Parts: sequence; structure tokens; C-alpha cells
Amino acid sequence: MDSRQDTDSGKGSQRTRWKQDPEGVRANILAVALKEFSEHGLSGARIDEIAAKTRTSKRMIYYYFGDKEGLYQKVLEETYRHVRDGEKELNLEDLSPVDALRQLVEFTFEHHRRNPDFIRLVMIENIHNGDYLKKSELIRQLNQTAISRIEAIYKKGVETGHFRKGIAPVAIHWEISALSFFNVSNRMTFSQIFGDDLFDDKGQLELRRQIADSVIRFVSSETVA
Amino acid sequence: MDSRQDTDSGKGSQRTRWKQDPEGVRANILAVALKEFSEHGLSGARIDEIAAKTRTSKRMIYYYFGDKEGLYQKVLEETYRHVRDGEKELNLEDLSPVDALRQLVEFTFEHHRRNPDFIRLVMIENIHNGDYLKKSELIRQLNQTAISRIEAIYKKGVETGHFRKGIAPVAIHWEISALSFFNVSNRMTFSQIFGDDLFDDKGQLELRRQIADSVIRFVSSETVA
DNA sequence: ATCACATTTAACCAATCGGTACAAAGTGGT
DNA sequence: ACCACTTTGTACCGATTGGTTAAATGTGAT
Repeated sequence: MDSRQDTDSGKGSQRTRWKQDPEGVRANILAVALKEFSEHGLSGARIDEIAAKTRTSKRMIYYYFGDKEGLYQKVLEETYRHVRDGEKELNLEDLSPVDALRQLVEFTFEHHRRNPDFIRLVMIENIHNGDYLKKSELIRQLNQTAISRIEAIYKKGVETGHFRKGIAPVAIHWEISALSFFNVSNRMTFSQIFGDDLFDDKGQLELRRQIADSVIRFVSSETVA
Repeated sequence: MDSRQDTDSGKGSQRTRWKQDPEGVRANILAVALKEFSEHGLSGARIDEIAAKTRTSKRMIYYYFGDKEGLYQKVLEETYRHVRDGEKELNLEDLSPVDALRQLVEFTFEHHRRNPDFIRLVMIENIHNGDYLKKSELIRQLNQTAISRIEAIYKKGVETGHFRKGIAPVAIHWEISALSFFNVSNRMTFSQIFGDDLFDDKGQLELRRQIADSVIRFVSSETVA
């Protein structure tokens, strides 16, 4: 009834040669899973499909990640970490507050644009009410740096008189995030309805400048009606 | 082997009384489906679950909508229409450009906030690359009004000298949408990481004012460094 | 040499799920 | 009275899919 053992009990039945590389295998699975999850969502992604695109097998996914949700959870954490790591290459201390802020906005804009998988994963996580983010201890810490970077620029700007008082750094971060995030997250529906002039190279360049202007005007000390 | 016909072939086998109400049934299905799709996504939503929460049966879903994708498609269209209808109650002609713009932003902000199901559906549609929106003839028309409303305000503002020249109305719309949309779409992950001060009643009031200020500053003629 | 761990392979399973078949009958406009 | 359309009810099906079983064997550090 069960002839499985026969398969290997023949003469040669040569097992392929392989090297141990737990970290490599894990990383490979996570990379493939990120793509699949970000394209199809948690329920839409297929474990078999992920396995097929991996250099290893479905069995190993369960070996390392337990189940689908465990895999998704780890993908989420890993992706946040990776993206936040990418933000560290930013040196703004020598610039004037206005220039520093402009640099930060433009950097964030480009950064989001270059990481659509991450954006989509965040969208998906929001659809799941952030349930898997909640479970992760890891992530909260990663983001204090974002706020303190802004705080440093903002304080300096207030001192030099270029920025007005009374704005919370987190509010500035919110604004920068919103404008940079929306550009990627809603690209498909927005361009579908309003045309895609905003999304070709020229449009994106103008848009980047626009939102940098917008954020600077937002914190500027010059009063507005 | 098949005893189905027995079930009804007995003596009484009283069928319940009912009224014809095709539109009502359709509307009921669409309402339930909107909730399910917006909560679980296209692949995550379950037809059986939708059917169960309906006042009618699974059979009728297929009778009216063909298949799951057909249902999703109609939900998408219906929801866009409903939301755009809600935007018509806006009368801004008598106001000054600045006041009109502020009104428009605050209205949009509240409007999005009151329609989280719609926001989530748009997120989901973006995850599907806007494929189902593409198939819909209906939707493109609904949105020209949004642009022309802004154009009217903007033109007037330029004439009165309050607004600077050279901004595309669609760019203003983009900015308003981005800030209002992000507030709902990314609420879960943002509050998870940065706290939920921005999302209680007080925080939302301040945020609404903040983004109105931000948009007004963006179009304002007063120059900024 | 030992031993815990990593890897391979492929069949298999139970549950879920989208979608149908079938049959009967009520409704309402003409 | 007719007849197209609408509704009810339920069993059923085939495919998909997350997850498991099984056993054998390679690897590499000690």
C-alpha cells in the first residue's frame, strides 16, 4: 500500500550533495515569501508557490517557520528591519534646518519608491489591523530613531527662527510618511482615475519637490492667512 | 443514492412566504460583501460567510453576480458611487478661496474617516494593481467633479492673489487625498509604532487642522525659503 | 566517532472553498 | 391564465491548499 521506502532502497538512489547553510536557506525563503505576500496578501499567497520559487522545499518552510502565519510574521519583521537599516545612511547634521528637512523628505520619498514590496506589506498588515505587528517586540524600537532625527532638525530650525514653534516631531513625521507612502500605495487606483502624469519620471521629480516644499511650508515660521 | 427529492416531496413541505425584491436582495448582498471584502480582502473573504450574513442564500449570490470576482467588481463600483455621491453635498461657491479650500480639506478628512470600509477596499484594490477598477467603465467619470471643484477654488484664489500660480489642480487633489487617506489606511501600523495620540478625538481634531493648514500653506502665495 | 542538526523527496491527508445540480414553487405584470 | 423572473433549499463536487508523515542521509563541530 505504501511504496515510499522503495523509492530510495534501490541500488544507487543518489542523494544530491549539499552544504549546510541555515541562514542562507532562511533568508532565501524570506525573500521569496516577501514577494509572494506583498503581491497576493496573507491569504492570497500560496505556500506551494513560495516553496516552488525557493531554492529549497516546502518541508523546510515548515521546518523553520512552523506555519504560514509564522512565516508571514517573520517576513514582516525582517522587512521592517531591512528598510529601517537602509535609512541609517543619512547624514544631515551639517546642513541648515531647511536643507536638512528637504533632504530628509526627498530621501524618504525615494526610499519608499524603491521599496514597493515593503509598502504593500504595510498595507496588507493594516488590512489585518496590525495584528502581526502587535505580536512583534522587535519593531517598536526601530522607529524611535526616525522621530529623534526629525526632532533634532526641528529644534535647530526653531532656534534659528526658520521654523515655528508648537509642532510635535511625530506630526512632522506623520506628514512626511503620508505623502511618501501614498505615492506608492495608491498609485494604481489614482493613476487609473486621474491619469498617470504624476507617475512618470518627470511627474515624480516634480512631485518629490512638491511634497518637500509642502513639508517645509508646513513648519515654516512665515505666517499664512 | 440521491435522496434529495424526498425532502420536499412529503405532504405539506410548506415553503415560506416571500416577496419579490430583486433590488433589495442585490443591495443586501452588496452591503454584506463590502464588509467582508474590506475586512478580509478578495481572497480572504469567504462566499459562504457572506451568504450566511445575508438575508438570502449563497445560491442568489451566484444568481445575481456570477462568481466571486463579479461580486467584488460590483462591490467596488457600488462603493465608489456611494462615496462620490456623498461628496456632492458640498457648497463652497460663496466662500473665500482660502475658506473654501479649508472646508474642502476638512470635509474630505471627515469623509474618509467615516468611510473606513471604502478606504480599505481601495487599499485592497491597489494590492490587486487596480485590475478590477480598470475593467469598470463607470468609475472614471465620477471623479472629474473632484478636480473641477478644486480648479474653481484655485483659479479664484490665484485671481485674488492669495494663491500662487503654476500648481496643477490634480496635484492639489493628490495632496488632500494623500493626507486624508493615510490617516485611515495606516492608522493601525502607525499607532502601533508611534502611539495613538494622533487618533483619539483630540488628536484627530488637531490633525485635521494641521493638514488643512498644510494644504493652504502649500498653495499660498507667500513665499517660503 | 559521535550526535544534534540540516536537508532531501515525494506521497499523502483532511479540511476548506468556490461553484453546481436539481427540483420545486411563489410573485407579479399582462 | 399565463409566463418570465425570482426565491428557496440542500446536497454535492472537484480542485485547491495548508500542513504532515516517513525515512534516509549529509554535514560539521566537538
